[in-house]
Formats: sequence, C-alpha cells, structure tokens
Amino acid sequence: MTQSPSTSAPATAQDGPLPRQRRTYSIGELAKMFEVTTRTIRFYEQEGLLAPERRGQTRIYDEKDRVRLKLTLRGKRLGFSLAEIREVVMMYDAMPDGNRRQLRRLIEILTDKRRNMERQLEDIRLMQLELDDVERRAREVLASLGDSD
Amino acid sequence: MTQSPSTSAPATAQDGPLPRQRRTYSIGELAKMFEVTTRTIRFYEQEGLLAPERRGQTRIYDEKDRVRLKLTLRGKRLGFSLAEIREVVMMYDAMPDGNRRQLRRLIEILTDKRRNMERQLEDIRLMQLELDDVERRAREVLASLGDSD
DNA sequence: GCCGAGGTTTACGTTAACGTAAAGGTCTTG
DNA sequence: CAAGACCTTTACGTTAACGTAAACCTCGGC
Repeated sequence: MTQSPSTSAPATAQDGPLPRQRRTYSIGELAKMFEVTTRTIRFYEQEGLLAPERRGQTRIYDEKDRVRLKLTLRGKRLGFSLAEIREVVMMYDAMPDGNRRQLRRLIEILTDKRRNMERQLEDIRLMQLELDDVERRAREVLASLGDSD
Repeated sequence: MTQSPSTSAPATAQDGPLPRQRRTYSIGELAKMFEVTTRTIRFYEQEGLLAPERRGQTRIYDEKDRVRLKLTLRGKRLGFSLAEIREVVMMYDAMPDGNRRQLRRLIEILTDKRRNMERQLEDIRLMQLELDDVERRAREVLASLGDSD
C-alpha cells in the first residue's frame, strides 16, 4: 500500500452518506502527522493509551485514536508521564459508569493537574523574563564588540 | 553542626558593614529549601551546573549558587534537560569575553527556548480547556448519581 | 569519649521512554 | 516475479536523572 490517505473502504456507490467522519489512519500516517516514530505509537498502545482496531495484523486508527494521541503528546510536552496521562484517560473512559469514589478521585487528580498548570504558567513567565535579560545582555556585549575579535 | 542557618563566619564586631549579602548555605539547607535530595544537588554539580566553594571537604553554597539551583529546577519543571540548562548557563558565564560566534549562538539558543515557551503556553491553554471539560462532565455524572451506588 | 546529625566519596541499581535490529508477512507496481 | 514500501512481533540496548547503600570523616554537646 504505497501511501494513499487510507479511507476505510473503497466505498461502493450505494454506501449512502458516509457514517460521519469515517476517516482512518495507518500507523505510518499518524507517525508523520505528529512527527514521532511508529515505535512510539506502538509503545503508547502497549502502555494502554491507545487501542486501535485491527484489520488482520494491521492496526487501523480512527479519529478518536488520533485525538487521543494528540492529547498524549501534548501531555508529554507539558512534562506528564505516560502513567499520569493514562490515569486520566482511563478514568475518563470509565466515567459513564464510574462510582462516586472514582469520580471524586478523578476530580481530585484534575485539580492537581490544574495546580501544576498554574505553576508552569508562572515558571514560564519567570523563565521568559530570564531569557529576555540574558538576551539583552548578550546583545549589549555583542554591540560593544566594535572591531576586536 | 546541629543545624543553625550557617553564616559564613562568627563575624567579629569590627567587621564593619557585611560585604553585601554574605549568606551561605550548606547542602542540606538548600535541599530542604527546594525539596530535593542532597544527591540531586551533588549530581547537578557533577554535571557542571554548580560549583560551590569548599571548606575542607564540605561544600559551601552562596547566593549565586542558590539562584542557579533555583533556575535549574525551574528549567527542569519546564521539561529542559540538564544538558540544555547547562548549555545556557555556561554560555551566560562565558559571555563577558565571548566572541561573536558564541554570542550569536547563545542568542540563537535563547530564541529557540522562547519558541518552546510559546508552545508550552499554548499547550497549557489547551490542556486547561480539556481539564475544564473533563471535570465538568465528571461533575455532571456525579450529580446524576442521585442515590444509586 | 562517644553519640548523633550532619557532611563526604564511590559505585552499583533503577525507571521511563523509547531506539535499534532481526526476521518475517502483504501488497502493488514495473 | 522481484523489488519496494509498508506493516508485524520479539527482544535486547540505551540514556537521563537520579536512588540507594556502604564506609568513612568531623564536629558540638553531654
């Protein structure tokens, strides 16, 4: 299958209106899309963060999988471990029939993450000031280098 | 030395005005202050991020060291590797007598970090929205649990 | 004089998050 | 039908950032 935005099926004429967003993806497509390796994606599955369907051996990812991968990678960029991400993701999935204790626990976790975000915001603000400062100084020194060097 | 905010010296009466902020810290003090282990602090030194003085064997940290540790930990929280942090820190130190190439390189790195910060800001914004959403749903489900369970 | 609370070095262990390699299956295109 | 371009599993390797343990020094107080 030498590339070709994989639609789920050839779609015969009588299929009628496609069942709302029936797009699917191969592992390679997702990998390119998010600039990660296929290894990474398989690893995330192994860690319980993804659960694509299979056509034979081959993994078939749908829109939901893509979104989940996107969220996972975003979480990673923010310094969350895969375990943390999985915890939220799994609880989110189990929500509909979750009991009180689980739901409260979920909300607790979310509150915690939010605190984390707040701190990061502050860290970023401070770090930006630092960077500004360092760059300003660097430019000063650079400017003062009339001809020497 | 059963704890006692280590001042550098007993400071005899004739010392005159203390040479601007002469406070020093033991490794244990810093560890508590930043909630890390002493192992971590020694490790950072080994990685070239700190270079405290020695009184005999013992490490003596001053204000500059403390600030550097603070910045290092902040960088870590933002997902920078120690190598990245060291790169900036070392270039910053070498700045005064840095040549053009080095300075330009430093500015380049800073610009890169800044882009990183921008992305993180966006990521946080999005993540906060996600968290809001998940929590809202969780509370809904929780509220709908009149008496069952 | 020794005990406890600090400090030190050396060195091996651990964990997360993949990388990398081998060996093989399945299309499809020249 | 052979060559690519994909996909698969299995399994060992790697790196960063410490943790943990052992064995030691040193001071101030009782």
